[in-house]
Amino acid sequence: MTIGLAHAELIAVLSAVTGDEPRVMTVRSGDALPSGPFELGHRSLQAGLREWVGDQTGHPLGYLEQLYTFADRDRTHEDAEGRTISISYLGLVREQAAPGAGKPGWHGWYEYFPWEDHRGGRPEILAAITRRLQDWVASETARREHRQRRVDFAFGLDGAAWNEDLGLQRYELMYEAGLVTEAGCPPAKSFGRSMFADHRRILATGIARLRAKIKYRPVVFELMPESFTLSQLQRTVEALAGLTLHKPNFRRLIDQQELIEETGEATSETGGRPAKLFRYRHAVLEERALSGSKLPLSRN
Amino acid sequence: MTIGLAHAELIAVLSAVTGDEPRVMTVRSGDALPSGPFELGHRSLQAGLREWVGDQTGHPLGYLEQLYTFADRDRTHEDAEGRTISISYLGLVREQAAPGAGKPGWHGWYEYFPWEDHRGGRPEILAAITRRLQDWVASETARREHRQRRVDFAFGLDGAAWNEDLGLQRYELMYEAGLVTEAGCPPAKSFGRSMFADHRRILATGIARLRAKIKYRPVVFELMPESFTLSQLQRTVEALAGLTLHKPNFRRLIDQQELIEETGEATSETGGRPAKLFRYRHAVLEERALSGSKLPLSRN
DNA sequence: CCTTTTATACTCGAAGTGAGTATATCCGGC
DNA sequence: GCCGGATATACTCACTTCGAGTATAAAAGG
Repeated sequence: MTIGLAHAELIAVLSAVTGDEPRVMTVRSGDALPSGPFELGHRSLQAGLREWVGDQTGHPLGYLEQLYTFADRDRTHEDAEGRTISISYLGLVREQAAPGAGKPGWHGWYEYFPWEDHRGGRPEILAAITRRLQDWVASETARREHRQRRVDFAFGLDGAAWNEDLGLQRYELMYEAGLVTEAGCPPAKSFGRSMFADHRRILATGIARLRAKIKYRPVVFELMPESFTLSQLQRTVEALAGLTLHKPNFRRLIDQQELIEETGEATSETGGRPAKLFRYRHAVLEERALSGSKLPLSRN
Repeated sequence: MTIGLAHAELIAVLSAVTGDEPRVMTVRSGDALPSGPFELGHRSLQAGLREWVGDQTGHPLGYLEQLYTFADRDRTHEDAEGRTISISYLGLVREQAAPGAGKPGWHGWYEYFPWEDHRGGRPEILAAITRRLQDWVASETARREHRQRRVDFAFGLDGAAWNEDLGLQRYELMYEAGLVTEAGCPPAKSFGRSMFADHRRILATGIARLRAKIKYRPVVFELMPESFTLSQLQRTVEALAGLTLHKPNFRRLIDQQELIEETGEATSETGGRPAKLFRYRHAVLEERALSGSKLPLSRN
């Protein structure tokens, strides 16, 4: 049994939320995600990336999770024999340690995906996108219905509701339909800021994963400072999901999960009535997972 | 920027359900998962694996999804410079095309994880396992409480309910506690059949992923024959989850999802009243994902 | 024909969820 | 000092979902 030889590379989607805006760490003025070789000295992939991020950015990395491994033919390294295998990771950085809005290297998610931010209602750009997608659907003869269903489902058309988790499917549809420059579309007719190679697709993968994850695991707290108000927490979740949430219900949800506790202090920096400060209950909850069982169990 | 050189290998967790028993495709008489080199000629990882599985097993592969990429130091290939990167995949094979219970290569999941099958109630082996885990908890002084919480949570002790999704956590705890031969435990004091290198851990990853997935995506149907009865469907889900389900509620769940339709025929092979046969509604549902939104949305 | 076995259908109460409304406490201006 | 704006916090209600139990239907076999 022979083993294929390949180049191994790590790519990181590092996110933080500052000023109610979700941001991603980039290089080349926002054109690429940070990446580097997988050094042989590392104990594991995870450890390798953690070390490397620490060196490169100076930010301590909280949560870290593997995203996906890509090895498509078009990823072949130019001057080398063999191909490149890219292993991508999602990492979360605390707001405290993260740089401010203006700092270099960090760019807002929605610069690359303006159609994903629904906090101010359905973005206007979606009208133009769905019009172009309809043309693309109409241009197909054989499997037109299938295309139509995919578009309707992903973009919340024809009765379907907008689902914030489907960011990757939306990007992939737009790629297929030739609406992004990465797919060869001229910049004037494309949507959102593009990135080097398939980095924008990897970013979409990271965003989709994080949006799905905040619903069943308490990862938001990896993005929060030590103490925070409930409104701050809600606005952070809203920034990530690209949606506005119902305030009373959000608070009910948070407190029935018993994920946080009052610090005893309050802040009046918010304008109106002072808000109580809370902290995440690290100790108790390291192993917590919402049961979320959708199977009809029987207890015998 | 240099790129690290590495050996690339694909490892597959191929599962089927035959005779109400979940099975995995193995090599070396059940001691290892099938694996092979990542050939340079393939278009992508996915395509590479699909082709390779077809050649090796003769079974057409339905569903295929990437599981995880491993590259720990202990995975280094003996005779080679550099290390091995193992990219693992989860694949589902239809019962029809799958071999019967006796055929070589296929082994039951619960041979490797006897504590994971709760269809006949809590397995007796769990008593011995938790006893040994309690010793392990007690042997720690500093972070004992943390260990205790991890064990209680993963194994459904001290008020916590058994959660079938936590199979990987359970295996990892048992590994840490030295209860499996892969961790150096003598066979007489270990639990479950072991596998080569970290293959059993990869199998646990696949099982956990599949158990979680059946709750929010209709992947079970990838394991069913063209037409099936509701009881058959339920027993397949039960086999995967390692749990018994409440029949009336299972049927209600299935039919409110509108995932299946009657074929018009019935079968009386089941003993009692003849059961209606159903088929999966492929066409309509290729893009379906249960919304499962746990965020308190507001609709403005 | 009656019992056993499996399939299918209906009901009920508890819990969860979406949505709206009411009260509390600060700030700043008059 | 009082009042309106702004934000925080608390409560209520209807509707849906979900776990659990019960009842009826249709076959096979003695």
